[in-house]
Amino acid sequence: MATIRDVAKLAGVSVATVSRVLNQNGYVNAKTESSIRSAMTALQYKPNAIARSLAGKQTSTIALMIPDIRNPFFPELAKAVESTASKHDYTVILCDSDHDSSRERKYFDVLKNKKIDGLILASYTVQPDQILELQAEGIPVVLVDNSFPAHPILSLGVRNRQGAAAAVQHLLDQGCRKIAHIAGPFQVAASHQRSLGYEEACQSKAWFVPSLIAQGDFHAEGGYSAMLELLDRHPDLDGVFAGNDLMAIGARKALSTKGRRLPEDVKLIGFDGIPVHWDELAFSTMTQPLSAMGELAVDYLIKLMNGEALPLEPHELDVELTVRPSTVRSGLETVY
Amino acid sequence: MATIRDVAKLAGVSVATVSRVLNQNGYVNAKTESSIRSAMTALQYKPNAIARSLAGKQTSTIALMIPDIRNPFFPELAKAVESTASKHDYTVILCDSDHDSSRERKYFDVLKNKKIDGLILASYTVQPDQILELQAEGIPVVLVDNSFPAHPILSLGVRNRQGAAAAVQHLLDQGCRKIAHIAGPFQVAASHQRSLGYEEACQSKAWFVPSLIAQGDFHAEGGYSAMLELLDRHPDLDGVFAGNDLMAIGARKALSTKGRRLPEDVKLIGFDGIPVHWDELAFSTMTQPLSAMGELAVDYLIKLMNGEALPLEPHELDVELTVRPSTVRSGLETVY
DNA sequence: TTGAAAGCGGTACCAA
DNA sequence: TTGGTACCGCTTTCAA
Repeated sequence: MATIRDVAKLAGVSVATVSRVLNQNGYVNAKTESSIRSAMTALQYKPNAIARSLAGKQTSTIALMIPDIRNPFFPELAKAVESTASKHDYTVILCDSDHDSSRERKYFDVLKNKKIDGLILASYTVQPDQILELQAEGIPVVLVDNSFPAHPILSLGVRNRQGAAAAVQHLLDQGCRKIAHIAGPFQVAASHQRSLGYEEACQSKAWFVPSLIAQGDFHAEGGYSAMLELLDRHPDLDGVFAGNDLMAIGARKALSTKGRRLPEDVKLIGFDGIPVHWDELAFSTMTQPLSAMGELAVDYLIKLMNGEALPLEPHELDVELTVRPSTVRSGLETVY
Repeated sequence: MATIRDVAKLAGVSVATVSRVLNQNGYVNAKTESSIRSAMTALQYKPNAIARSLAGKQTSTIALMIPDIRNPFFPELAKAVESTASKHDYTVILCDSDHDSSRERKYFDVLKNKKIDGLILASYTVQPDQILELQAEGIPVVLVDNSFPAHPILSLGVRNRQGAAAAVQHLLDQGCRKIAHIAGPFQVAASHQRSLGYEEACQSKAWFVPSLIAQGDFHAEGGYSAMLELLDRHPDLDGVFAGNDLMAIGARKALSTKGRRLPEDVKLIGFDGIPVHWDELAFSTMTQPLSAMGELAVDYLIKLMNGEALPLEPHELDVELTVRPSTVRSGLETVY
C-alpha cells in the first residue's frame, strides 16, 4: 500500500503538499497539483482513513443505536440513516442494544473509544445522564422516538398525542361509540403520549370508563391478551386504538378468535405504519414518516458535529392517517 | 482525555509497560501492574481505539453489506451478525447497497480505506473479481446467500435445490397434481437453484410442462402478476411453489382475487421463512436458518481474520419445512 | 522486567 | 507556494 510519503517522493514534493491537494485546502500550484495527482494514480494511492482520523479529528463514522433491528419499525429508519449518512461520506456503525441497558452501556464505551463523530439513538432505557456524558465527551447525540425535555438533548419524534387523538377521532367519525385502548409501556414516553391522546379524545364521552384501557407491551402477544381482556370487560366495544401496530396485529387475532368482524363489529386502528403485505388484513394506522425521520436525524447530527447550536425543543413530525379496511370497508389500498 | 503517557507518568513507568498491561502480553511485575491499573482508574483512562488501530493492525471492525435492510430477509441476519460480532468485540458497519453495484463499489473503497478487518457480504450484483481484490488487499470476505464455486471465496448459504424439491414434494404429498412455479431472477444463484429443484421434482410427472413456470422478481408485485399469468395459462393448477416468500405474498393475493381458496383449491408454499404475523394468512414455506447463518458467517470470518485456512466449498445449511394453512388446513401454527 | 525509541500514515503549523 | 517537522496515541522491537 502506497503511503503519502511514496506519493510525495514520486512527485518530488513534500508530504505537506500532497496533504494539501488531498484535502483541497491551502495554496498549491496547478502544475504541482497535477504531477501529484498523476503520482497518486500511478501508485494507486488511497489515503489511510485510520491515520487520517488519528491526526485530524474526524472519524467520519457515526453510530445508529436501536433496540432491535427485527422490530419492523427500525429497518426503514436504518435505511434512511444509512443512505443519508453515506451521502455525506459518513459510515454507520449498527448497534443493536437488544433492549438491554447493559449492552447499551458497553456500546457507549466502545463508541467513545472508537471516537465516533456522532450518535443517533433510539432507546427507551437510556438515562438522560448517559447522553449528557456522551455529549460531554464530545459526541453529539440525536435522540429519536423519545425525548427528555428537561435536558439539553436534541430529540426527534412524532406528535404522538395528537396522532393518537386523530386515530380516535377517525374511529369516532366511523361511528364508533365505545372505543377501547391497548396501551403500550407507560415508561416509553411516546407510548405514554399516545395514551394521553386517547384519553384526551375520549374523556368527554359519556361512555368513557378507565377500564376501556388495557395494558400491552408493544408486542403482538401483549396486544392479543389485552384485547381478550377488553372483550371480556366490554363485550360491546366497537372500536379499538392500539398503541402500536404490533399490538394491533395481536388485537386483530383476538378479535377474530372471538368472532368479531372488522370493520362491521369492531373497528381497529394502530400506530406506526409498519410495512404490511396483505391487503386483505391490512389495518388502519397512523403512519410515522420513518424515512424522513432518519434523514432528518442525520441532517441534525451533521449540524451538531459541525458545531452548530440547534434549538433543543423536541422536533415533532406529523403522523398521517392511513385508512385501510379495518376501519372502513372501502379503505382498501394496494399495499401488497 | 488521559493518554497512555499520562498513565505512565502517574504510575512512574514507561508507556511500553502500560501498553503491556493493556494488552496483557509480555512480562510485567505484579506490583507494577497494580500501580498501573490504579493509575488507569484514577485517570479514567480509556485507550484510544484509533491510535490502537493505526499502530497495531486491527480495527476490530467488520462490515455487513446487504442489498436492502427493508427486505425482511435481512434484519434477522443482521441481528445475528451484530450480536455475534459484538460478542467477539467487533463492531459492525452497516452497508446498504440498495441493489446498486455502483454504491457497492463505492463502499468497497471506503471499507478498504477504513481498513476494516473483514466483510460479510450478501450481494447478487458483485463480481467475483471484486471479492478477490478485497481479499488481495487483506480483507477476508464471507459471502452469504450466494456463491462463486469457481473462485476461492468462502460462501455460506442453504441447500436451495434440495429445499425447493422438498417444497414441491410437500405439495405432492398434499395431493397436488399440477404444480406451478414462480421463479425468482435467474441471475441470482440461489433463485436459480430453487427453480432447478422445482424442475427436478416435477420433470418426471406427466402433467409437467414448461409453461407452468412464470418469471417473478422476488417482490410481491412480481409474484402477483406471475400468478395471474399462471392462472390464465393453467386455470386448473392446484399447487404453487414461489421462489421466495415475498412473491408468495403476491401470489396469494392474486389467488384470492381470482376466487381460489387456500388450501382447498390451490396450495401455496414459499421459500425463506420471513417473519409473519397473521396466523390466518400465514403460508407454508421453507424456512432458512437466518440466525444461524449470521452467527456462522461471523465465526467463519473471525477464523479467516485469524489467518486460518478454511475449506472453500460452499457451506450449505438445511432449510426446514414450515407447514401453515396454505397447504394444510390444520397446519395452523401460532406465529403472531 | 522494564524502557527508549522508531514507527503506523496522516495533518497542520511555522518558516522559508 | 512549498517544505520541514512536530505531533495524534498506541504498539513493538531491541537493549539494558
